[in-house]
Amino acid sequence: MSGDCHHHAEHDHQGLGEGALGRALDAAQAHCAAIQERLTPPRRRVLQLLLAADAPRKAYDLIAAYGDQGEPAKPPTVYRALEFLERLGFAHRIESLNAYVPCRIPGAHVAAFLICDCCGEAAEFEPDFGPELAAATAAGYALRAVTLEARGLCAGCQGA
Amino acid sequence: MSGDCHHHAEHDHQGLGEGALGRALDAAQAHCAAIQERLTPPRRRVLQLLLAADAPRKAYDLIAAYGDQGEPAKPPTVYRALEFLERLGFAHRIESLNAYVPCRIPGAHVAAFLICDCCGEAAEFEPDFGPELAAATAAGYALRAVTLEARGLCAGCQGA
DNA sequence: CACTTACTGTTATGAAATAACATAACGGAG
DNA sequence: CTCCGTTATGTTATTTCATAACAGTAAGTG
Repeated sequence: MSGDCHHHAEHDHQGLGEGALGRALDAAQAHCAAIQERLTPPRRRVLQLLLAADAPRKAYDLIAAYGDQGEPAKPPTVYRALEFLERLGFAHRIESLNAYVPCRIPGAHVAAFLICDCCGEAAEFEPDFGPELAAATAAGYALRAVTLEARGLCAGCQGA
Repeated sequence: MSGDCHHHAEHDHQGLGEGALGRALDAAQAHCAAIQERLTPPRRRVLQLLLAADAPRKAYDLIAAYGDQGEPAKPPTVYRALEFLERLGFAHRIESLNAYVPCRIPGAHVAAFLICDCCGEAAEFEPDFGPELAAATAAGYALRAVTLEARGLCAGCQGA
């Protein structure tokens, strides 16, 4: 699946630094409070780990990175937090990678990704589902969720 | 993930019967011969299992169903066959289900699915990726593969 | 406070996929 | 036809991904 060049998400650094990270977490906490949901410590911790990353993170990476002194979390702790974060739209699961990213387009109602097979970056974009919606409607389907993941090489990895 | 009604892919029976199945397998074999690929016994067997099914099949279902007298296959046998079938376009993996279907639109170059969360049917359709392609190009991406999976309720399951 | 509901901690297990290496079948070059 | 590289298979074991089940804790409500 992965490409042959050895970049690792350098040309994009989506991962938030100290300050921005704290502000993002606080904003998430405020948003939760506003809608009567709780951004509890494990949930906040997992969101923090996602926001700090430059690329999609595997569940077991999060599990390993969870503790402050290197002690891992138990799998359900992280999976439950991820489920919550997805439900609230703070995170997305990338099916073709078995990995998770924080939501980078808070307003969007559907998420889609451009995934670089070389450096691992996953750029979220808001898709135009006009044609697909039409196809679904024609087939009599009532849609609930859509997964769109496009794989290839990002601009930075094409020359390599 | 699955819905609450208890249909199980009845209103569609995509699974091929005896005759059609044999013809489809022979056609696949002929196609392979024409392009210098080999539809060997394990590959043919897995394709047969996929073609006979009414819904996406999990790899371990195929493993269990593989033998004639109920003896299972070893996992690599089936995974390797699936890899081959995907490579040649005879089968598709549905990421959001961890499951596989035979290709129902032989000509198409990309596959997309409408998946019913109730009855489990996965209807393949040929998507119009105009907008997404534009987005990818704008971002400088060179695309290699696209996954599109739309989930909801099929016409037959909506009243239920 | 008593009660309900949501969340967390923990143990264990289940499901999905692949690594690694040995053996066998095919297909061309000589 | 026979040697040999390539492709495919068989087999064992392991790794990776995800959830079931249940006990305990914290928060919100009457």
